Amino acid sequence: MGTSTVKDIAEKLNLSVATVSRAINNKEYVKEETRQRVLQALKEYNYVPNEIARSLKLQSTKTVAVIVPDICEAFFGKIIKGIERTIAYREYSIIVADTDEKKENEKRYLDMLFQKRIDALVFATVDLSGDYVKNYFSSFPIVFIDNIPELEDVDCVVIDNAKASRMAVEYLIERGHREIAVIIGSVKETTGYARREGYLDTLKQYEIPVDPDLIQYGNYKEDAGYRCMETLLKQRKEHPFTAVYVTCEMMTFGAIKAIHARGLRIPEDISLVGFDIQDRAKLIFPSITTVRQPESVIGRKVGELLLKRLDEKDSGKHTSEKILLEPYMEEGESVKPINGR
Amino acid sequence: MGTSTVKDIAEKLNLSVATVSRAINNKEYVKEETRQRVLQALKEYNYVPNEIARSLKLQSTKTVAVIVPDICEAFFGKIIKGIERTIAYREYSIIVADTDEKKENEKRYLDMLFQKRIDALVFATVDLSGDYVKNYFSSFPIVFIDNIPELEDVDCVVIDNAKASRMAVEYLIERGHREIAVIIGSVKETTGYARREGYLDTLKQYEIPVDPDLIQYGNYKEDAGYRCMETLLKQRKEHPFTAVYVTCEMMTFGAIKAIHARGLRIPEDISLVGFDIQDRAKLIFPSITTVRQPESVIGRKVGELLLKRLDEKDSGKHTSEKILLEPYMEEGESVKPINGR
DNA sequence: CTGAAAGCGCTAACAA
DNA sequence: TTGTTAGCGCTTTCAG
Repeated sequence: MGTSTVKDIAEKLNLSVATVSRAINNKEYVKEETRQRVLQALKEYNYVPNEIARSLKLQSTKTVAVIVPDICEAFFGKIIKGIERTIAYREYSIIVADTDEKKENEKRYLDMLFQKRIDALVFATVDLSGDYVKNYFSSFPIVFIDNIPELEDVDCVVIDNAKASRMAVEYLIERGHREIAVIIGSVKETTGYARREGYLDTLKQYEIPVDPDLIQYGNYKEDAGYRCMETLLKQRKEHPFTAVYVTCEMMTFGAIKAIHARGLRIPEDISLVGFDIQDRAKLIFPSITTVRQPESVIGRKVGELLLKRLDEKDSGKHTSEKILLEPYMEEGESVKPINGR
Repeated sequence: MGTSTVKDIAEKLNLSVATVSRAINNKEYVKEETRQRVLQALKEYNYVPNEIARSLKLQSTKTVAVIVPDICEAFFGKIIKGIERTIAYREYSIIVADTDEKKENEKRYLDMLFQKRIDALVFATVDLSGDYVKNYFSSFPIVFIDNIPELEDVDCVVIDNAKASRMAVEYLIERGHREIAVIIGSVKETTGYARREGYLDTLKQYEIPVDPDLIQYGNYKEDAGYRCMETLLKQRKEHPFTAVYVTCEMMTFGAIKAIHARGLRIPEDISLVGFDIQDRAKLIFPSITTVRQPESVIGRKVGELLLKRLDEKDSGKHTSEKILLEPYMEEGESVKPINGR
């Protein structure tokens, strides 16, 4: 399927390229008859616009990039789908980059994408300093998801992480739990910090004293979840707890394994609330009660914000937007109610 | 971070754009001293090449597209990562498109990507006729994965699906099973057809008679797996079986649910071998014995083939390559050995 | 070794 | 309403 150019068409029709271009782009000032002749010829000579040439001229590539730490996580997959669905009608397409959770790769991609002159970026960064990305703030609009770097005035779409913790902890408290352990990611990341705040606030609200030893910190990986849980289990005599709330997916898995490794059962011996657990097949046993994020909504909101920024393009400054979405609980069988005490 | 152009640099240095361009691209015929001055200036004036302009001139965008039915399936995610890793050093980047398993979307993307003048395509199609995609055969190299359309001379990287079935069935036979049911996707797709052949061949080899009623066909979705399993279970009196082999991921999940719904247990009542089951967290109980595909190897092979085709670019015709990779078994606890009969 | 100039395919003043 | 022309930023003959 070779293709022809505007010039080819113009020659065949004895028109100028300008007229053909106008006809193609449905611009004004083209006689209806001429337009029809052009449209006809486009088909006949198998014309497909060269988006590259157009990009060069218009200084816009109609391309949005999405950088994520791991494309295999369904969480990001769903968000990407949501974005795609939202911006597709405007003819934007998406370049996906997978950083493997590495800062070096973030840099590499940022440079590469700028060279490709993307129109906008959606960024789930692992570099909370934002040191490198801020070089690009003036180059194209950027919307952050998942983690927000410690920078002023950034656009982002995230869930209310404090609220997520509040929901999880209240869920447990309502079922009679008062000694609640928690496993948290780095408080240097927003996802870690806010989730801890929510936990602490809720305990305070219910006048439950905080035992610092019941708060364990990991690095979001499964191993860390395992180790944190082990620590909790070892010190359980001195620092008893009836339930544990794990604030991210992989650490939840690790924690569960650690519990099983000790020969303990969920929820009989320990109740557990997880985070971001997606059990498509409902095959995990026992099924996990978990905090969930509305991925498709996140995707849609990101898409909408993107389009807004794209339209504002150099039409002056704007204030940054922080869009907070609601997390929700998905109930499984991993929490056992405690009757009184 | 505004950027400057070749022209800007040339002016600052009182050179011609040609010389600057040569220096940038490490071409010959540039005095070493001049080159150094240019390189210096690039930094100073924050020059970043405009890949769009270069693409237009060079008629190559350094971009490879990957079209998959569902980006959320880890299977595709891993392949994409593998491709990415393999072609990144050559400065290619990847555009990912998610068709939601819909032919219309395949068309839409194919058109869009051609407009963007991608250099090559990796395609996991759901349209086995290949009717539409073949229009693009002359436009850019295409490597098929997962499913192969019924067309002559296509490049593809897939596992040996017949062998996959052979491994699964032999695994069962070696453990004493002789009455083995099977749930298969559409035989109009290569993944369905070849997997059935492997099943049939293996039975023949072991001189086990084939009971056609033990072969059920679905459409790759979870529902279908459920229904197929129900059918098998209903007719179990007349068509007994001790094990079932399900030939794709989602249908495996469906089948398991159907078994549980009947109050039967795996593997006590029925042994099961699945396909493509990825249980990252090892939380599925019982763990499933499954056929697996080496996703990263697939990705790497695809990447290598891609580079090869890209290098051949209009250096004449080539023959198509069909790269067959080895599947492997991942052992779980879903198969119970039967002792004699 | 360097520069002038053409041109990749397209859009958009400006002129006619 | 249509055509002429410049130019987006770059690479690459071809002359010097």
